[in-house]
Amino acid sequence: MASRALNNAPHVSRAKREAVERAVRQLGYVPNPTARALATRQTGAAALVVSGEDPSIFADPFFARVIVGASAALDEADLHLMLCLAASDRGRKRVEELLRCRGADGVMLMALREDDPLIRMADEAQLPVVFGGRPVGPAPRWYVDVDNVGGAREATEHLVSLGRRRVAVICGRLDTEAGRARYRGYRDAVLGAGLDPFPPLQGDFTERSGAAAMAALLAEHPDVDAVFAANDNMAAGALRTVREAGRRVPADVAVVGFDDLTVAQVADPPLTTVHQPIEALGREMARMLVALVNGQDPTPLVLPTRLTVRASA
Amino acid sequence: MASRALNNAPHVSRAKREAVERAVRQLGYVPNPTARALATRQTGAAALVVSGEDPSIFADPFFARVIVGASAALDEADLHLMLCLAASDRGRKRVEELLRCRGADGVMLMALREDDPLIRMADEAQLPVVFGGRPVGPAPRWYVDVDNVGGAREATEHLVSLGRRRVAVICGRLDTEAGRARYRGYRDAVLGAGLDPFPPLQGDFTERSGAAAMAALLAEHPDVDAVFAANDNMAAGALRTVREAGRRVPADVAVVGFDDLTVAQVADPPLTTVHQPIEALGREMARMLVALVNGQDPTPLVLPTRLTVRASA
DNA sequence: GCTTCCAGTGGGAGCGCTCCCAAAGCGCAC
DNA sequence: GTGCGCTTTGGGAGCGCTCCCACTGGAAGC
Repeated sequence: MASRALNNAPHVSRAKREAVERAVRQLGYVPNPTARALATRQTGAAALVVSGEDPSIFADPFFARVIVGASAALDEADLHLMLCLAASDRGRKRVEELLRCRGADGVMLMALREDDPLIRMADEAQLPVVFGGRPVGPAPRWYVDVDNVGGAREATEHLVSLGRRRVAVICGRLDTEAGRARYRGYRDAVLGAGLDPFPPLQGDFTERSGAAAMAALLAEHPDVDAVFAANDNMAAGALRTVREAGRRVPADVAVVGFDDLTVAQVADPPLTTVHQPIEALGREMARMLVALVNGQDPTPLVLPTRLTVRASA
Repeated sequence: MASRALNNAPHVSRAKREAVERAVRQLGYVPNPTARALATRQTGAAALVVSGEDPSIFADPFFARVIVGASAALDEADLHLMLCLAASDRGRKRVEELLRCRGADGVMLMALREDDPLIRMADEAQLPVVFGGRPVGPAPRWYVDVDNVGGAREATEHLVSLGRRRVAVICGRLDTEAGRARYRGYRDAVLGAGLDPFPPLQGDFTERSGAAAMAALLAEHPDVDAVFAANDNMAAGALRTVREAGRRVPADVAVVGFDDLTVAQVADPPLTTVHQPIEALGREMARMLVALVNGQDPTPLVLPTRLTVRASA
């Protein structure tokens, strides 16, 4: 019957297939995706959930680029992208509902906070879940992450190789795995060079917090000659503080960031930073999810980072 | 029957309602949204389509903030957000499909290029369509926009009020309505002050194009003492060029931008710019769409802009 | 000639809801 | 007691697909 012709199933004669095609054109027939979804028990959509307590973290261009990558990969698998901002209570409720009633064929989870209830819910949900960036705690079954430890180590080693001896760190939030991993990488490199690591001075990944942390650093350790900031925003803030304090970058204080967002290129001086493949992160998350939806069992993926040297260090 | 109890319909006795609720809890019953969608002919989702030939324009934090606003408003109406990046051919095909087969209850359209085929498709589609920002050409039936003309006028008048007499402009893409409207606003203000408007020197809304345009400007009109750039990215580029040319901002050249994104705050010097309510734009688009889905007939909306004075002018 | 096989076809059942309709129950006025 | 109008209840058609099953007829094998 018609259904077979439309889905190019076998056991359909050429004549019949053409007849159906003609009829489709004449009548302007379009299949109803909802009916198909009901019959096949597949919604044809994947959800990208961005957690975090503050909706404005989503304004970080990071997520937009993840989406670009994920969207392209989902397009290839003919899946729609549902975007869920789980910042508000309302938003979280709706994500919970989505997981319970299988409102999507699979879910990508990002920016989870520590002990995020979504982790448990995802665990109980009877549908594929891919994590973007490992959450704090035990590693989930399926995730895509970037090599935060390696990137931070490389960044710090670069500072050391420049002859710097008082290499400080401005950490990101330590209730995120990325924040912790980047501190570990820094620590590894400093210890490896026989230097003393600084204690984890914590920012919250914003420009402002980077500026504040840098001010504290300069006050407590006037002899600091290098800083690894756990992301570009904080590095930009640090740059500003150093400049305002009348010191030069990189002559007096060398600064390295992490992310390689636009801000790194337009900063003054342009920021040496750890490049991470953000679109690829989104793309690989989506591909992993598609594989799961298709019944395969992919393995977790850690994408490489790469130091990009510019003027700040 | 059960359906009535679950949807709090009338004509259900208290006893029955409680019995149903108990059964639901015991069995862990969750209604199937797909089946509901098929029966009600409502998908429970709204699509946000971002057109434009380059997927990377989506990386502009502008869209992320629109999404934050739209997502919040859709949450309130219990609609899911489907995000469609219509940059690739594949993406455009899928949006077309979405429109034709009513894969969503309504669609929000943004970043349309001139003569974008989506405009016609949206017209023919039998479902509510709200435009975010007017497209070039005749105004659509339903849209939300910001007051680009008024904002540009105010920005330019500010430069004039500072005593500047050679007020140049760096336009955005003139194949977008925002680009054109902002040039009109500039032109109105300059003419109103009895000065000569500069011809529309065109950039493409990127930092790099702003820098290049500023270089051309300085070469051709060394006496320029003020610039209105049609967005912050280009203004930041202009800032860089002015600095590199050894001139001071704002002493020698005053610069005003448009958008009030993060880049305006972290620029050196911080950018005087036209603030536009981006989250509100998203929110109002979503609300307008919800109204349409509910059978109401809302009127187009133009949101006000506001000049935010910082150090650059 | 007959059976055996299989590509091709038509007919429904079923997906899990909503919504309408008819029947039942019940109070009230006559 | 009967008739009327109301709330409450159960039953089932229908949403538009997919997928299975039973059937047909022609080619191949004996």
